[in-house]
Amino acid sequence: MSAIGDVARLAGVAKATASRALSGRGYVSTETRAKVIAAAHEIGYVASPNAASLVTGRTQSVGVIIPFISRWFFGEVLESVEQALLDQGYDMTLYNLPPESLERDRVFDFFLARKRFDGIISVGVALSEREVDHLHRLGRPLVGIGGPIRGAATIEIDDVAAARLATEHLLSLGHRDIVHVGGSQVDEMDFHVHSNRLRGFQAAMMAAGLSVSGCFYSAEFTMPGGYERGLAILGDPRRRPTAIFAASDEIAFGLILAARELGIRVPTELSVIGIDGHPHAEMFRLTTLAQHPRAQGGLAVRTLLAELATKDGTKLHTRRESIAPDQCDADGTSDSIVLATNLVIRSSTSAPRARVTHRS
Amino acid sequence: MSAIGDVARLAGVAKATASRALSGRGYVSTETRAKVIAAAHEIGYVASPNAASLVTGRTQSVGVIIPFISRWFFGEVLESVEQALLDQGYDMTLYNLPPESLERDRVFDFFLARKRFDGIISVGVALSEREVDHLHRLGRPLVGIGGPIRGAATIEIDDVAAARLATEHLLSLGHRDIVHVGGSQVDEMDFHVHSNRLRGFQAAMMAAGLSVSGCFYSAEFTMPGGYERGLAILGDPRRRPTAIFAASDEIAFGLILAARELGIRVPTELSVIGIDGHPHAEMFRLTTLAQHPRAQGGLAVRTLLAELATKDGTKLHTRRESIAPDQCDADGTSDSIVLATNLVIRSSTSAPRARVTHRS
DNA sequence: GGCCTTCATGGAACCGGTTCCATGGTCGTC
DNA sequence: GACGACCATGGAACCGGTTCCATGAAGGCC
Repeated sequence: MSAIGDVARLAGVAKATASRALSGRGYVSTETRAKVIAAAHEIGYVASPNAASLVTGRTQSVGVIIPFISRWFFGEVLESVEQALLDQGYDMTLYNLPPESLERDRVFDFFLARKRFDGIISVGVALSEREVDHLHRLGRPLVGIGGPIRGAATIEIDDVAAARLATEHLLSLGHRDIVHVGGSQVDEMDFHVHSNRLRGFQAAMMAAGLSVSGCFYSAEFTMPGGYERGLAILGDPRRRPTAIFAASDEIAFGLILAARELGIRVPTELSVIGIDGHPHAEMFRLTTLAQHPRAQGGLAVRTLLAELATKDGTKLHTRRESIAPDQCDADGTSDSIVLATNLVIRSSTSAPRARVTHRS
Repeated sequence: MSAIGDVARLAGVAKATASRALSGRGYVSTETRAKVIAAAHEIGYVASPNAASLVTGRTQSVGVIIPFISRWFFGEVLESVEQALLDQGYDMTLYNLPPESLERDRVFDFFLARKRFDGIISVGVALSEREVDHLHRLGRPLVGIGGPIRGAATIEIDDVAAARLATEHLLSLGHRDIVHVGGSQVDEMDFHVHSNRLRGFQAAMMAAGLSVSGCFYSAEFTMPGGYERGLAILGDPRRRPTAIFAASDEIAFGLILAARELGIRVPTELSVIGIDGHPHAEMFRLTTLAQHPRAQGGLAVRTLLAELATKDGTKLHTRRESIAPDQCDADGTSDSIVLATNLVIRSSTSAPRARVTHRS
């Protein structure tokens, strides 16, 4: 269609001048700039980012790696990241890498190696040292959400503390017979979320002088996952706890539905607390420890773009042989930002009904 | 890092030969190809798609426009589209455009005009004639999911028929007092899904000789949306229908929860049917008309890539002045593919209990 | 008035590939 | 033996921008 040469010709200037006028870099007189802009507007000129990135090394686009799209937390993060990037004129290229994905190596060795983006945001995907090195070698900054990545800035919540707080809420209501339903360590693709929440639970229980043996059940991180597990746990009246701490709101919803199905009243006969702050929590009147995925997404974008701005001088496709490892750390960018969670009390939790405890 | 010139030098051939060897186009002897590939491998060469697309006009990437990410249907479509594109070596660039988005013009005039992709998939976003023209002028094929776009191939289900089938299922069980809970026409960003489903419902009712006045309630397209509406509709025993046809499974879930809350038994006292085939339907034992978003996504990608293959000869950044409108239609690509839905009967529907009908 | 600095602009190289065109060698055929 | 078809390769132009460098004009200062 129309190239910058056409604009230059129409405005009666050289390509170089047209480029300066449009990009705002370098010296251009006010009138010339106006002429060029008018000419560009007239023929509907839109710059080709390909051509520009070929020489500048900047692509104005960011790659996002994420294991799920339809799960609430990830969907929210994705929406906020996309929004924030769009605001800044960046494109977002999405790589969906489910935990058991076979594509993983291909994405790293082929797609990411193509250097199509200025930076990468990795959401809930723990990267191996090799993978981080790979990205570093490409000179592309990396920001993680949801857990620490060695040598990269990370936005996260304190899962141990959140789980401890949730458990302490139940303890403070007087519960002693508490069970934790969370994700299994086996398919713990996303950092150590599952085990951290378990650890927080155990820490709180042990601090209260309670045993934690037999108090953990794993479930799929979904509403049906919680439902199935709930039917199993609550089915036997003699082993029924007075409260359950669910590792996610969706699990908690499933547990509540299971309880209702079995005729167990929430919170009178069973208290349930979750972690997330899912919008459906209101409907289920679920007490939960709210985290804020949209804030995490927005912050990740700001962090990444700030890092890019720092590098601004350095052409990204610089030819230096390699970046010294210590130089990366010297950036001061490898620290992690911990975002707050807050307890939202609704009516799925209350003091336990006075009754004989069936469990030891 | 390493450019194709380095590879050529190492292999002892010209850039042109190296390019041919690596891309597989044109004549190269077997030994030369082997030498080049070995050299490329040795220095870890990865082609720059930017440079390539500059001359070929192909970017090996596809833009996806979608109004929501976290709603089930859209999330599923997204996952399947991304997967299918990845398989074919394409990148996916995502534009999330909520219905009321102010970014819309910016996305079309700035982001999409940058010509960073070979084609576009629009999911549940009705494009204005201007917008379609815009894309056509760029010479980029367009495939829609979820409703007809003038002058572009579209993958969709027959919403009218699906709604009719769902309603007929209730009618065939003996229900006469049926209500439809669906999306409002007002915020009907996504094509005519809402009104089509309403029309299907009305057609079935009228074919059975039933009145449809006062039989429609709007709700947000979510579980809480259905829940709120359910409490309102079912709260008044004298006006309570014997069956509800929900425009989506998530609405249906909300309705079922509202019914349970009010002590109304499903399906004995109230039948509920939805449209979607949501994975949670099993848990709610919801009878539903299943559509298959992953199939829609996969098919959209195949359709788009096929269109791209057709154009293969024509360089995408061709300089012809403009494409004749009739030539677009002559492509034969503007027909729409209608995918089947299927009725999945579970236990949220049954014959109505014999009782006096309170409504007229 | 001469010199240095700052601003404005044009020419040309360059980013990293692809592709057109020209050259030359091989082989088959009449 | 000459001619044409086909294969293999190299040189160079090109895609559409950005940026370096050179040139020249205008203004400030001694």
